[in-house]
Amino acid sequence: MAALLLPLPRPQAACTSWLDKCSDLDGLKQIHATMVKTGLVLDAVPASRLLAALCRSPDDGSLTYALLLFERLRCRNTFMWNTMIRALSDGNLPEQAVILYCQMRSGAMPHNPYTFPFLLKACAALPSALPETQQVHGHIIKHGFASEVYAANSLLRVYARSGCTGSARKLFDRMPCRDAITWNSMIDGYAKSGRLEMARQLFDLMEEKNVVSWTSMITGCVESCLFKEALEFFGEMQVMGVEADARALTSALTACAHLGALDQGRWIHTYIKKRQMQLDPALGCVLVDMYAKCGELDEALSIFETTRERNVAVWTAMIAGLAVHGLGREALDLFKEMEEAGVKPNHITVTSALTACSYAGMVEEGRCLFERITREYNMSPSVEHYGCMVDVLGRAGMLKEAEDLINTMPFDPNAAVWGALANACRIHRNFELGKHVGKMLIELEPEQSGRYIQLASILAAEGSWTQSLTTRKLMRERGVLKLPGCSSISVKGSVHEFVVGDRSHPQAEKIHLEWARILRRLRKEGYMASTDELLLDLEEEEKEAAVGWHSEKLAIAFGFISTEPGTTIRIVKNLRVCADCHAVSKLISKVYRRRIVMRDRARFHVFVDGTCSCKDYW
DNA sequence: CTAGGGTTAG
Repeated sequence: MAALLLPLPRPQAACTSWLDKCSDLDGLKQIHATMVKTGLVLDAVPASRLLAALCRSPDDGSLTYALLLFERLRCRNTFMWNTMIRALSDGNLPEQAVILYCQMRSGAMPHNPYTFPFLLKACAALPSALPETQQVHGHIIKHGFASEVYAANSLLRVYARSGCTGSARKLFDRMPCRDAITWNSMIDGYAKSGRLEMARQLFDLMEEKNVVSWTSMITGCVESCLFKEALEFFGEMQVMGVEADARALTSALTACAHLGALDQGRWIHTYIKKRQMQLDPALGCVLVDMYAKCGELDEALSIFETTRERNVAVWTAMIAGLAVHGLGREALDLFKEMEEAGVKPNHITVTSALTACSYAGMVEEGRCLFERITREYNMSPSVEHYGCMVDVLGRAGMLKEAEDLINTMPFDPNAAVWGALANACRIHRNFELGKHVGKMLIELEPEQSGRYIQLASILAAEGSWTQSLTTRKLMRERGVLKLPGCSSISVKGSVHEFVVGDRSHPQAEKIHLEWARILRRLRKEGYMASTDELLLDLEEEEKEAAVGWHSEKLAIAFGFISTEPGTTIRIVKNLRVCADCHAVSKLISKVYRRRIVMRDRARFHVFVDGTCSCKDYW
């Protein structure tokens, strides 16, 4: 840098070219020094270039330095004010950005078209965006920027994203000229607030839908748990010939992951490979998640290995993937590897690792991890962390400790926490505590059918048939509908759904005959229906009938008639698997030499040769 | 120097 100190024939040109190349704070300080010496810093153009370079620099303290410089400059113009407002907004200091804007106004510094987009980005990041946004709205109108499309679009977006779709829509309707960004911001605003019908309405009216419009609809569906609809939008987008980019594919893959739609997920993966797209962290993350949630753990691992830039979400997706496959040890090893790689866990990572401990019965490891949340990660355990920990202890039969943990929680336990305890009580047959907690749960979530079922199961397990029935009756009287168990199986790219005793499938007759055939074979192998979990006091024969047409079984039977012998059968269930279906699946995997991959509400069961990957601990 | 869409758990 010695050359900087020599007298310069054309100081302005020289400084300008250095500023373009230099991004580290030390270098910029030297350039600043030279500019002071040559007097160049008094000139607005080079001074604003220096300011912009400081704001761009990633080094610690460069923003502070920029602010100090800005305060001392006498030749401040609108460009410089804009630059500083943007820097503060990007630097996670939105309040400071707004304060700076107020100073700008009180000094009567004029706006220009660039001011409002920066300022409104800061407004959007404020804890309560609305009052500031409304004031800025006033300024925009007062100073004649209302027809400036950047300002109006920025304003529309802040309203839409803060849930004020009404205000956003008013603006939308009054805008003299709307471009694609206007439409997309409005559509996205509706979709993000869960108002999908409104989003859809505008979407249909939009003439030139681009990849952003489609992605907004796909994401909107995903966020409202309409995963099938999300994939329908994605499919339609292909038909319309709109090329998907990484963000569109990320959204679509999220839907595949939730559905367990392996075929569509693979199709998207192929799309990515064909176009040689780089796996950025978000795409790597959802690909790992999709393969893991579709039961293809090896594939998930191989994506994980090839994702170059692994942020905490990518690690977490892999850890969670191992966890749901019951590979607790491996999940914790990966957690350790992540820490060694210098990636800090967040609360989701810890939740996933605790889940791993719970599913694999690793009590000591769970305890140790729970303690490290405060001691090492500088976080306070969230209510989810407590819930996981209650599950770890409870599943392992340590009910007293689980209860103590709930009583020492620094906040009110939520339904998930009590739910974990109630489940543990049922498994370990502590009926007194179980009934107490079960009743509390119903009071806490009277609209949740699962809570009534939870109490009814505990009562049934205890043999209190009458009370069990009363609980179910209470549910009906309150108009709460039991969530029907539903299993889906994906065959050749299309998803077939079944509920208990389903006869709605076009091939229902064949499916039922096939199941009867399988059942005869299983009986020969010594199968007896296991009906301990049944909530009703029925004769043995009736009990077998009651579990005999569970949705899992129908899905398996359909798998038998529609796939080649020996191929894997993949089933996704919306609730937990019942004990009888679990036992039947084990037996089928042995007798028919079929691998069955069953994803239930919480985790995977991979049945091979008579055993399950969950080791019957679930 | 300006505005729009994506990731992990429960």
